[in-house]
Amino acid sequence: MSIERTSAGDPARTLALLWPDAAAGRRRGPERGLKLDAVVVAANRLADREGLEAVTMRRLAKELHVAAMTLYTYVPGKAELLDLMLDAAYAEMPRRDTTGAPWRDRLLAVAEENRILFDAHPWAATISTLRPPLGPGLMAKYEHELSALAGIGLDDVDCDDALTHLLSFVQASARASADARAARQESAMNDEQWWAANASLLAQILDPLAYPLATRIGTAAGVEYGSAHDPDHAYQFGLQLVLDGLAALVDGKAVKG
Amino acid sequence: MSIERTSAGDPARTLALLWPDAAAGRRRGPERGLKLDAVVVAANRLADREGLEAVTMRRLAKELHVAAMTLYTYVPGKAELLDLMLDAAYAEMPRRDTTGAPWRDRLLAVAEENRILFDAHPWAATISTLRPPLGPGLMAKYEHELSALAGIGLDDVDCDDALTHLLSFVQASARASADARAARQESAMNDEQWWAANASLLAQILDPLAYPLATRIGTAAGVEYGSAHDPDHAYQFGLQLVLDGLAALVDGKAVKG
DNA sequence: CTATACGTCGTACAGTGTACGGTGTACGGG
DNA sequence: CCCGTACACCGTACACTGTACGACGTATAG
Repeated sequence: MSIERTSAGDPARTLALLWPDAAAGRRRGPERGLKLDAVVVAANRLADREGLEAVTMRRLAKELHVAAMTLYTYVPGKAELLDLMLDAAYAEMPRRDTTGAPWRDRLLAVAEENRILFDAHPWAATISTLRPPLGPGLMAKYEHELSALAGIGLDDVDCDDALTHLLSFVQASARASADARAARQESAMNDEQWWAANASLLAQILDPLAYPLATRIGTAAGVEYGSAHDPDHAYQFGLQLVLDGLAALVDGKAVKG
Repeated sequence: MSIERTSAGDPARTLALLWPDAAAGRRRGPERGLKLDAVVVAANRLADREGLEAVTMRRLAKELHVAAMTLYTYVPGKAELLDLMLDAAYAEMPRRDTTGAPWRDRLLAVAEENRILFDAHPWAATISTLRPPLGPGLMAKYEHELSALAGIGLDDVDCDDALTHLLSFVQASARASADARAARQESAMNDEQWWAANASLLAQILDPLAYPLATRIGTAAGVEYGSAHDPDHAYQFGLQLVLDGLAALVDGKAVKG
């Protein structure tokens, strides 16, 4: 399998796991050796340490000192586990109260909070959340982030679109950072070394006259960042542009309204 | 394995494959039954039809009527094959000459060309190109796109940053579209059905008073698009914001310069 | 003619998610 | 008290992945 998408399981079963029933009486049979929370926490710690691809049912089971198939008594499958992992990560995000601050600062704070999330859990940036895990973690996150956008002068649908746009940018940046980390580890070659190796090889093959702009600007950027791209710089650069774009939207609405 | 990253192989070998030596004399042993191009073309057609996860060495070999291991006489491994696939897709992109047009129209054309790429080859959007395949396809693409940005008044590094920002947005959007398609196929449930199922279930669980903005705006957006998100709308909405953001950058530089 | 380099490909290995069925345990009803 | 039953736990098995290794045949260089 290769689920890298949330809500790939049955909605009813997934929601039942995300919103556990507190009024649960003792069931028949032996007592459970673990709690669902412990499974999810172990999965997140494993993913944090060794990456999402290290979270296999066998490996996670070993971490918890049970057999692989035992996990299936806690969770219907790996797809649902992924939903629980991500919702748990959402639940523990920092949420700064920026009431009264200028809207640009409030959105900056939202971006920063998501950046912290992806910094602590790089695997979270690699998951597609087109169908998000509709648990308490996501709901709290969504409510908090909408409150930062409230009162700017956007209607409900624009609010949601603007938030989606901002979050999508932060996630794309974080994904690039996570990819850079993974590439560095798996290739035993950091970006600078990779860039140097390719630059010297390309110089022998490539005719600069055929690609004048590409050679000039590509080299300039490569020299500046020591690679083809620098994810951290791209984030700082792009974030300002995203906020400038949103400013155009907000100002446009203000003029109309 | 689960490479979803270009340039994961040895740079020298990869570059040798991307820039084939025309002056290649007859080698010893039997004549080759295939050409490298045919392998790459077959791989791309397979990925277009059935998705990147269908491109396994065995499946591709069957498509070409050879044994699985035979492919390894054409390509060192799957990582290098992925580079060749993507560079080939780049090579056949449309490139409209927009010389003389306003810069906003020129960047719109660049975005549109990349949208066409990802529409024809959805798998291309799912690949991380932090270390791009430095072949003739990418070079032609890069040169063309830089020419659209030339003369706006940005310096070399800003040019590269601006292009990266725009392309990153288009790719993120295309990835969302590809994810939506994949989710629809694999879950036998389209976004509208998924949204309806979850909305009715959530209504029984959730306290609207605890999440007032989330329920109001989430419902408004869900009703508007029939799901949590609509990738096509997000693209149209976001593209304008990205261009507005770039406008702020260009105007800022023009004032300074 | 022979040595060698090369194309082709069958088998094997370690890994994945999870279906299936067996075994032991604790509770509910008689 | 006692037994049927629901449940926790888990060993084995299956289909799938990329590719290392080695066997075998072929065409060229010397």
